Amino acid sequence: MYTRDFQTILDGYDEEGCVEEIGHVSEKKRRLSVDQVKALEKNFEVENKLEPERKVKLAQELGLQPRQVAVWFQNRRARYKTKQLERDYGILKANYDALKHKYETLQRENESLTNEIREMKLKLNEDDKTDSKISVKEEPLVSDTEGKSKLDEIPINSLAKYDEADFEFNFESPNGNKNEVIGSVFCDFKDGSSDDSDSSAILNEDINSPIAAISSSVGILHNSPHQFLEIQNGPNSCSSMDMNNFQFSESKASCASMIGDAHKAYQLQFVKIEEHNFFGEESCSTLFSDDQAPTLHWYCSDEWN
DNA sequence: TTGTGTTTTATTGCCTCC
DNA sequence: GGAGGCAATAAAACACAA
Repeated sequence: MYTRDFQTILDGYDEEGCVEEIGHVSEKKRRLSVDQVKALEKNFEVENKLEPERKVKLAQELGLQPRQVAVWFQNRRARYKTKQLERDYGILKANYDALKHKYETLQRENESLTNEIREMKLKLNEDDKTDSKISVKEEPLVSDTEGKSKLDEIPINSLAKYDEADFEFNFESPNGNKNEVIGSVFCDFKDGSSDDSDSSAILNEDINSPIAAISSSVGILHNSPHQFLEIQNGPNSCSSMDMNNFQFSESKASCASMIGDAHKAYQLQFVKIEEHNFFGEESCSTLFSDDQAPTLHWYCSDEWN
């Protein structure tokens, strides 16, 4: 590298005024003219790197030293890089801001739903306390000794599905998606032969026969001290009764009282029970009546009545 | 006019490639 | 080892408000 003075002498600045005469070096740093800059910009757009031949040619055309052209390209590349970084940063920041906004929206939504669940649980606990005052002699359906709410006690893996007997009932979500499991029943039943000390059972774990399954469901429907399930009467209740297949797919029993008002839309659907003719000609609406005791007394323990 | 911030031109030192 | 690129920096030129 040359010193500035020596470089200036070597460059031999022209009419732009850097070297006014040999031996008298101007200390002034001259800016390039507008036309020179325009020409350089044009060349830079074509190719931002400068081959030696092009450098010399351009320098001759613009009346500059090759070194000046090289320096200009060098600085121009640096400016371009800075601008490019700023653009990239702007894009990334915009993306980040959009994602952040979305995240915050979801977080607020999440908090709102969490609060809603908390309120519903509180309400459910209050309802339970009221119920327990009214029905004095009834056993607790779910162990509530630790003060947990019913929702806490409902095990996810107790989906009311009884595969072996082709018996299943599901909670159908409001959007009608039958594959979406939104809840399950923790069953309290007594089949008359079971040990009284262990009166609760999870349907898909503890029931060994379709008959037990049915009796279990009836037990839930009629004997739940917590009104764990409430089956509707009326036209929607067991509107389709094929006793040979026990096809309950059209009957939808409301679980309104189970998990509070917000869950009223969740409905219990008896999908199918095949190959078992348990009920003869008996009406399903009678079976699931709130007012009447179950007529399937031959499946029910005395405590159910 | 002057102080200050920005832009442009140029230098320096280091690195890579051939 | 020389040429050329790049990052960092110096310094002149420029813009502009007070």
